[in-house]
Amino acid sequence: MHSRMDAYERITRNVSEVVTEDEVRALAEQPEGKRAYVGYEPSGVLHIGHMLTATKLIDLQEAGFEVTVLLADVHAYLNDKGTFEEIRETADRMREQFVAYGLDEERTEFVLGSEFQFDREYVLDLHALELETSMARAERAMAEIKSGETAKVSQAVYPLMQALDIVYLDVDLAVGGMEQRKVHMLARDTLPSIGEEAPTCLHTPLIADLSTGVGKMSSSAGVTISMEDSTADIREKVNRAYCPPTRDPEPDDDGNERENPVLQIFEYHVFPRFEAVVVERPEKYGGDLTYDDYESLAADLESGELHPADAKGALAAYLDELIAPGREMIRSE
RNA sequence: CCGCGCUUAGCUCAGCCUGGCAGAGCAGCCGACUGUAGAUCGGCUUGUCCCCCGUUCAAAUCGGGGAGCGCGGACCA
Repeated sequence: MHSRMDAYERITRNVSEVVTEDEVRALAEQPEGKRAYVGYEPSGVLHIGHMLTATKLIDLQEAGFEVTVLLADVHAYLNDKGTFEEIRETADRMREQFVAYGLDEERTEFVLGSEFQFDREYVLDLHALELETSMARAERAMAEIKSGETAKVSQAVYPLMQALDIVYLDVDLAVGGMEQRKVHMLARDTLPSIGEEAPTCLHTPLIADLSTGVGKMSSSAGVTISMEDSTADIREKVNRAYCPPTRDPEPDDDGNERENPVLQIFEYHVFPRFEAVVVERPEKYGGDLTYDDYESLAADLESGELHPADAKGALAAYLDELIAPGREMIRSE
């Protein structure tokens, strides 16, 4: 496959931020056996946001990393996502869906937060971090993550636990979407004050809202693409997506920056998982097209050689293929 | 513990003073135009007016009780 890709390149492709580059280069020297992790609040169905960081984990596994997926039941509880019972029920299903998506079961360790986050030592370290952190800082770190509009005390504890998780899971690299960056920066600032190392972090981009291209895609049902979508659902959602024939759309009338979500999904979801992309196209528009990499597809969309409608057809087909194993698992339950 | 404010469509809110068919903007949906979407036109939908009791021919609106959320104050032994 991509076996000739150099480790650093593999580790950092498609990320929007590396903290710090030197630290990641050091890890890339000897990637075999290095440990990386992502934490997820358990939710019943894997959606395209989860899949984006999962794709990065697959990259890391191919580079030789051991991967830990934290099913963050305690975090979900602290973030007001339900009772422990409800949250734990979904954690198991989520684990299966990650494997169905393509995480190597042999090289992936799934850990439930509650397995270690109540240990006496952990809790004492947590209190030490609380002592080092202002409410304002914790609140800022949670701005992009918290549910509800009023910050709860539990939500101030939340990012500090994320910092400690990095220590207790003994990972070399913390991975997350860009919405996690303030939490990770908080971890880098405060962990040294309790005698721990500042963690190295990798942040993936966020896919823009499918229908407008503005901001980040909501994960609520019907708005995102998830493993419970049927082939027809995916076709319809992709077809309704905002997709001007350019990779760099103009800001909207309110001045908000816009992305092209169709291209983003090709870049971050499809090309990392497929050798080549075939765009099926009726003869009257010129017949099928084949792309080996994202750049050539984006360039063709930009030039007009590839029409958005044809791009969408191909996107829906490849996304469907990525989702199909997880979907079948969900349906057979 | 005390005081103040808020609660009406998916969202932001108007309406309440002075009772009389529950509204606007946005979102959403449907068509037209584009070989996608968006933009632009044209059309359409949306309700436990937080809950209970009372007054009234008639209550989102008035009176009483309660809940949730927010804000402020007090206490500083």
